[in-house]
Amino acid sequence: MAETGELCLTLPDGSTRRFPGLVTGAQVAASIGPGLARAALAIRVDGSMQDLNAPLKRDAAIAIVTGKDVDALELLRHDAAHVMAEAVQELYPDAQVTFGPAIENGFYYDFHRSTPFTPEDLAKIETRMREIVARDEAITREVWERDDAIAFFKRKGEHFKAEHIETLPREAEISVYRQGAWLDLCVGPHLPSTGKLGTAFKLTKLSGAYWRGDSNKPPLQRIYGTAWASEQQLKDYLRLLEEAEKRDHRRLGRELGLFHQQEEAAGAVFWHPKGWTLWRTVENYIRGRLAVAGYVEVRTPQLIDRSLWEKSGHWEKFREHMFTVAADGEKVLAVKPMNCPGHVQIFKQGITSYRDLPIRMAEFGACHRNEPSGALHGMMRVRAFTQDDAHIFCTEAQIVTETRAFCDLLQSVYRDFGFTEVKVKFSTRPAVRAGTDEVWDRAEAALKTATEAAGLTYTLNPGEGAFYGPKLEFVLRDAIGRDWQCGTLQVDFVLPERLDASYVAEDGKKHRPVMLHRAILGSFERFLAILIEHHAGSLPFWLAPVQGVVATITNDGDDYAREVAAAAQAHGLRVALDLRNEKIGYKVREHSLAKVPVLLVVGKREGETRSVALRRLGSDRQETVALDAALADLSAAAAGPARS
RNA sequence: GCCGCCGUAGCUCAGUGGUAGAGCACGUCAUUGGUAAUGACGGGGUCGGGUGUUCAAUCCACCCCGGCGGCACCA
Repeated sequence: MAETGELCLTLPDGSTRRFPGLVTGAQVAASIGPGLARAALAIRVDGSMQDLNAPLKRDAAIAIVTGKDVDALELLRHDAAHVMAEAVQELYPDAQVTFGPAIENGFYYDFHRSTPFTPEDLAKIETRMREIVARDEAITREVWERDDAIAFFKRKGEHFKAEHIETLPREAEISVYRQGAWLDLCVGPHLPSTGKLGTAFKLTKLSGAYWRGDSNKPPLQRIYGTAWASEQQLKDYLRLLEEAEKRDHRRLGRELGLFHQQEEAAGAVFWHPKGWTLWRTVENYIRGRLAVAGYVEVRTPQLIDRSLWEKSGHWEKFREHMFTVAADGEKVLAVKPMNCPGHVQIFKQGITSYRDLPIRMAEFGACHRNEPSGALHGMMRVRAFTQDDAHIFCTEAQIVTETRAFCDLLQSVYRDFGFTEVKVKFSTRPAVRAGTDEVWDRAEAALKTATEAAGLTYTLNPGEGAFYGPKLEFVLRDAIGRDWQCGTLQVDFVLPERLDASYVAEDGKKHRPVMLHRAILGSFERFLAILIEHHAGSLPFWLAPVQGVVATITNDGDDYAREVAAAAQAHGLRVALDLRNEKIGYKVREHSLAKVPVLLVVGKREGETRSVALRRLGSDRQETVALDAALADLSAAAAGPARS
């Protein structure tokens, strides 16, 4: 600010405006136009959001934030959390406030209260929220003395808030936002008044949480809501939720006869013939890709003695997730939760030369992990699963080329399954870990170099690495915009050391190989679930368990239909025959609902001309084609995605 | 594991302190119909499991199992 007290603000279009002395964002908006003043929710000052009624103190680049601004949503949602907390405390004075942030698509607020909230309470709270919005209470910010604030919240019985202030750094500014008779400790920023929240919000669910996210601390009750800038956005979001429900793999798995789960085998999957066909198609596809990429495939035992898990470090770090079996009196066998120690045993047989490296050892390894009961979720989170696992034994110098090759393979595989958006996360050393800091330094540096060499952009995920090494995680985005973590690549200097794996180098001496743990799909169960949801059950032709159904119009066509089906099967197509005494409309409906990609309808006309009437899923067009041409066409499509 | 909700026919769901019902699915029969439901008839349930309260429990209470939504966890 100039000595004169004049303030110079730069607007988004590059123009500048001068104000004599202090102004607020609201005044700036008003000076630009009354429409903007009404729409204004906050002001961005040199990039950071501020309250509209906070005074501007220095020259800056500013932008008035309105409902059209994507960042406004965060503000809106945070306000929704406050309005909800106000509503809750008006209705239930015994509820203590804790935290209530904006989150993706909405907000939540955690309360401490001995009586649980019920779904009926949600409706009441939402109604009260709408009243608070209608009251249009001005939202004002106050700065308090730390000790006064602590005393105030203690006096009010808000012990969580008081505790929170006590844990803030001494120099932190204690700001309080007041709206009507209600107030909350908060850093802000906030909307100028509760009326600006609008009406496009909805309370969605009730759940448990813990104070400070720690399961040893007091349990809290969390109320979730969603909030948007317009009714249309809210409607679109609710429609998306409906769409997600329709795509739910548990529902589609049942409707399409792919698999089922039952309580006697919680966390495991019973694969039905159609589902298992899908599995085998995916497995064989991966097997083919790995063979071309220079992998060898192995198979290691399900049950391995405790002593090996002790050596590998799993017994110490992973014990609680392992299923064990007592055997031969003293012995304890563990059902493998991972394949890596087994692969090291294969690597260790005989003597390996540096000339043999890299060795890329793959296994469709069936693993069991005793996941906490609350974590289980359809096929997304199970206790029995199969990984498309492989371990690359290589030298430190080979990490970069191997990582690059893997990243290329992975992206090509995802494309083949119809996923085009892939994000990468780089996870570094966790608090609980094996190996020295020096080893971790080297592992993280090597992975970083390799990732950059592969041309990947990534986000950092500090402290989230595996206990034996840093990792890359590959996150793919599905057809309705949800992210799923599938692939991984982990650099491991620790396990070869622990399990004493070595190779003979050029210098004739023994050296430790590096292990790269890697998976593309992650677990078959989870990946197939994602695939089913991504395609909403309508799997691409090459993956569909039943690719076509030959359906007759009348029984006169039975012989020819059998001939067509046999010919299709001879072409390697997965084709079923529907000779039932039903009307063609009924058959079309049924197979369409079963999401069969192609119906081959045969009646009198087709029999006479050796043709089939093709009807493809999602279209009511019919196309009569010569049988030979149809089969040639379909078997080409069945070969799967083309790659150069 | 924690919090809340839920568990009735294969599926989706209704229902009541006096041992249960619909639609779809399934079976039988009739029908041989050219692209999203032909009709009639019929079979089917230890109301998740256990204990208790009660003359009587699918219904009420408690415990257990499982599921759903989150939390924590995802090595």
